[in-house]
Amino acid sequence: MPKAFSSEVGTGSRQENASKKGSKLDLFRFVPFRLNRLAAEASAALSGEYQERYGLDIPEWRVLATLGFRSEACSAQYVAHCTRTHKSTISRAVTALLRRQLIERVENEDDRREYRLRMTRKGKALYEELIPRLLRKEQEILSCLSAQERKDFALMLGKIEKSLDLVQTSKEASKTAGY
Amino acid sequence: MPKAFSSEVGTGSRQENASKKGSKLDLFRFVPFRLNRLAAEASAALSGEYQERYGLDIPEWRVLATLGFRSEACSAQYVAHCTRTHKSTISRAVTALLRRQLIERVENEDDRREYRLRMTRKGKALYEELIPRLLRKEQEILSCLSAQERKDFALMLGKIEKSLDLVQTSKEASKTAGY
DNA sequence: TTAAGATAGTCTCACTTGCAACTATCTAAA
DNA sequence: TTTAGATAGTTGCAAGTGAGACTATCTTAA
Repeated sequence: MPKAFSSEVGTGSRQENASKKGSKLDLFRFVPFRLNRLAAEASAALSGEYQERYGLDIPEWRVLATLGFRSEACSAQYVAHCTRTHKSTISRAVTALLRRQLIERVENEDDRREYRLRMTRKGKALYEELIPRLLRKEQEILSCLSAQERKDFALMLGKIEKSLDLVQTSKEASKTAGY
Repeated sequence: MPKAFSSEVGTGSRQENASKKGSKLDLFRFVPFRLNRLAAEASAALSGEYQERYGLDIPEWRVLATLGFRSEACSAQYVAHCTRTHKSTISRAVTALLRRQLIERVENEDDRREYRLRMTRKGKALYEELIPRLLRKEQEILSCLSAQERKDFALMLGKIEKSLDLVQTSKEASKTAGY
């Protein structure tokens, strides 16, 4: 048995850790770090569903999620905007999904640079099968919170998203830079 | 001016989007997706400080944060555990920090497989300069929440972390698998 | 002692992804 | 028109990272 790591880190309050030279930073209380870890862990928890079970990676799953939620077909660019994923990543995901015949694309008569994407019957079937599993997983992850807490949590996420300028607005197209 | 993307996505309630065939999933209401986006956005907001200003990447910053918070020197393995970062990633970060003379390492007499890492004077100076900037950024990000909300938010993050088995405990060493 | 298994740290390989260049197309202004 | 600039989508390239092999060392039990 190896010696256990002490649980010292993360137990002191930030105030206690102020020294003459300056304040210290406890990673375990630092929200950006916690968000990173949490996101990674949540992704890992979900990947069992879409990755192992259906052979989808995250970008592919995001494309399906966007197409599945919308009623009409939409462009790759739109998917990239919605999911905040780089267009080259979306392009590769689209190629993979086309190859597996989970989605199809039709030329846009109005603008021949872009294609309209939509799920095939096969893609829809996979989507219908996958969604409930993912929603269940999400509920599992949130099962530690009461109904009220979940509501509050979602509300606060929304506020932070807004403050980070993440909210989807109709003005979205004007701030494309950096996606 | 390009036509703006509609803001349709993310505005409907999940109930409204249930069809005969099954429920849909709104990415904008799906917590794992939101956490991913939020984490990416928060990281980007911080990277201006440690990346552009001090030439540190995330793993390097995590090593410094761990060493800076602890009073005694500690091993690379310990840093990997604390930060939930793969040991090979930490190894590379340590190499880079050694080269820049921001940290130094001394042999551990008790166990010559591992090294004790600690910040140099130069590393401490950088740390002392960087920390307040990062804490300020964190506060900026959270500025949209009231004091009570921040407290609640931290509490809920803690609950979810716990439910995802992320909490740092003295038993930590026994569940190394998967890092 | 000796041997088997565990652990710390490094390194190679493969994979993912962002960046930026590129083609084709559209838009707007001269 | 014509031309300059913007945009959709694809692709090559480079950087970052996890998996796992590998070396050196430690531990434990025969």
